[in-house]
Amino acid sequence: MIELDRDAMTPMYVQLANVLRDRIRHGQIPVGRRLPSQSELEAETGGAVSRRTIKTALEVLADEGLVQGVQGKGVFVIALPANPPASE
Amino acid sequence: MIELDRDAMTPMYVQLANVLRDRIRHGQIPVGRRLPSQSELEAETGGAVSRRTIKTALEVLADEGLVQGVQGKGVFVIALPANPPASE
Amino acid sequence: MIELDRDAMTPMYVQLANVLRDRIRHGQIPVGRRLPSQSELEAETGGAVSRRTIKTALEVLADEGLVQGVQGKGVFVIALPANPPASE
Amino acid sequence: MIELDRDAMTPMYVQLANVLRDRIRHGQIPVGRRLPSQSELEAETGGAVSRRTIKTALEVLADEGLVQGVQGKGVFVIALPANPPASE
DNA sequence: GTGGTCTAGACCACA
DNA sequence: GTGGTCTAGACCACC
Repeated sequence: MIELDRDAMTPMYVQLANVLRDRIRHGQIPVGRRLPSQSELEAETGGAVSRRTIKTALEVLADEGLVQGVQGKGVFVIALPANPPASE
Repeated sequence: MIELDRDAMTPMYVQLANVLRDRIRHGQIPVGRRLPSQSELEAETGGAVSRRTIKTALEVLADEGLVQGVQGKGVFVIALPANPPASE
Repeated sequence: MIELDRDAMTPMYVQLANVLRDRIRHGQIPVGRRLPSQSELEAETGGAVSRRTIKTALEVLADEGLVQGVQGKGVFVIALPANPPASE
Repeated sequence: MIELDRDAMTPMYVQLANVLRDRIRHGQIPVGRRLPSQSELEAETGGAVSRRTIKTALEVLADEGLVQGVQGKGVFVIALPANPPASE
């Protein structure tokens, strides 16, 4: 289950991207593996976000070079995130 | 045994085509010889792919001019692959 | 139903070829149409002939240029027979 | 409406490819335009062929370099066919 | 909505 | 047995 806060300052798609990025960082979805499908993510969030929002979140991760979509197969992890923007 | 990864980014039929192309390249199946039959390939993959998908893989190799199907006989190697996509 | 006479002088495959040639001549199977499949012919003859014999009959018609097999589709009429060797 | 003959010698997917190639040749679908979608083609043929078979027909045209599929958009004409198999 | 991937069967001629 | 044809579905990302 993915918990998102509709009333938070952070946009839903950023929240979702953050959740997925963390999963990737912590190896819950290793490089080369598929992310949950858009439908699965929609279900995992309890329908809190639309498919359009999910797509936006995935675009964020794609822009970061972390994931890549493949027609008919799914969205795949292709790299680990850089160090978390932690205590710099 | 042929190991395919259903959850990989690469479509199953491309994975299978890659495996067979390598076998041809390395002379494990010389020019003029028959490939394993579609049923045998289905078994070799542990039933990971259907015959239709196997056919798609063979179509890839046929499009590359490497193999050719003969009615009631099998699929035969008719040429060696061009140089592997070099690691230059 | 196709009636063949096992005890006739004429070989079974010739008898069968004759039956089929007549059907073609009389337009029961027009040019461009498919003949009954080998299995269907086997059934039509009540199992009186083996598939090998059926194939031989079809080869006769193919040699006469009347029919042509197509992989995965069937055997097709491609021409009408010449005048029957009647009262020459 | 697209008329296909299930019982013809020519495979259904070849018949369909021929129809579409003619449409392209005669400018009914100009270069750069989209072909009817796979679902539309399924309907145009009166459901005579499955989507998989339609795809096979489109693969034929793609192999000839006439069309190209675009994800989520459709299949587009990218070139005119070479001279028709002349009646010389 | 679109095309791309994949399944699990069927029937066919041919060897 | 073999490969070639075809079906009637499914799920996926993408638009």
